[in-house]
Amino acid sequence: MAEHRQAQISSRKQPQQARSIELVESVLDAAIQVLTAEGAQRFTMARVAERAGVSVGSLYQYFPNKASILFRLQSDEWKRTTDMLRGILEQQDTPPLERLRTAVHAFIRSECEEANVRTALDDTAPLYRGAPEAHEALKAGAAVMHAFMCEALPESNDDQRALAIRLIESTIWSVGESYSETPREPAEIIKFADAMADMFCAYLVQINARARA
Amino acid sequence: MAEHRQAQISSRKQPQQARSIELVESVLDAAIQVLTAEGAQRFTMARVAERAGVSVGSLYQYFPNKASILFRLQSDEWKRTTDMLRGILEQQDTPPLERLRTAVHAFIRSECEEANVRTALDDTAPLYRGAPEAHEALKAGAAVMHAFMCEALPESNDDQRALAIRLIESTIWSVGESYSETPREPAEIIKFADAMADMFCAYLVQINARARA
DNA sequence: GTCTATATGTAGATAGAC
DNA sequence: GTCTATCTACATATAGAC
Repeated sequence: MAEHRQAQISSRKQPQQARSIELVESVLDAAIQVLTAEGAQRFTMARVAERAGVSVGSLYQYFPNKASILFRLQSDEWKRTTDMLRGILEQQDTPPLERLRTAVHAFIRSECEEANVRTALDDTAPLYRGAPEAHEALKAGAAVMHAFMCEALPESNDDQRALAIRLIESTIWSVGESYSETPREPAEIIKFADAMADMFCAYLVQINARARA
Repeated sequence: MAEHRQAQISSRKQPQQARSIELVESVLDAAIQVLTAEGAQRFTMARVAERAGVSVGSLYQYFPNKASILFRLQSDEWKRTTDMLRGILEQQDTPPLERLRTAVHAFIRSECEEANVRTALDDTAPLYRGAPEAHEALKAGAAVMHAFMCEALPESNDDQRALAIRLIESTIWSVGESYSETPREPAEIIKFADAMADMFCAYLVQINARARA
């Protein structure tokens, strides 16, 4: 019941020419600045335009509405994070659980590093939640985790793996998100990430032990 | 940088007379209806007043602003949930890990049952985030977990327990929150809650094993 | 105490000049 | 393609009548 009209949140056009690309880049850059400096509540097209040094009219040439800018920022972010995790989780010369630990550390640290932007960006999630584009964007992450879990849980079946993936994936993302909402000391971050990795490892070890029994 | 003015979000006055109490109750009830039916974006004082059958002016007699209504709903909710968890986690005749499993199931199920309201309510969190009142409201939950962890991790020191509490507590709340954002089948909910409980139990068992070693 | 009416501000989006 | 100016809509909050 909560979702009504769902406007388009994809970009209006793919800029082909150098000037257009520059413009889009500067808009996205300005958007991040506005988000960081003013917060989600005060994120408006007018402010983004001002910071980017263009007019509102030009803004609407490239983004059909406010949500489309925010969604673009969010999916760029998802992509970067997914790539980072892939890079870590795919290193097959390292034992799976060690890779997982490294990935957890990297993720939590990166969440905390840009806490301001991310929190503000998360606050805008309602504007594009439920959009089909959002669903698409997260498929890639699931694939990475699937490949990893086949290594980490060699004796489990697909159902069990799928469950472990959903649990671990959503824990990393949502706990990371909420954890980074308050400022943290580096030492504290390391301890927390270690604890989370401990928890995941204990869980996976247990699944394997049960599968062998 | 993202938080600027922070208005008061406590209630304007404690209603003492029967009529006033009724009015506040009907406002809160109307607020939930608006939130459920229209979503966070369309939650406005005018709509709440209309549903409650009072005027906007009267609304402002009891709540200084929109955020104060939403915060009130959220803290009532926190209180109910904390009470429920306390009831389960304090049953000292049941083994700790079994209690934890029951608590996880109860929590996830309750999150999913009222998913619509909760998601909408979570969307409004930015409006009162960082307010001192919000910090207070969550202290109670930490105390319950602390008592429980003393039983579950008898051989650990306070630092280790504090870490485990922070991790498990934030996992339950934030994963529960994100999990309930999409509709789920009852059977699916049970499997997910079981997996989460498995993970917590494996983690706690491992901590104890290491402490003994 | 409760209402109606409204002041005030600001948002998102577009029209039309250049 | 880009700009300025503006339209429309709506939100929060208050003033003042009853």
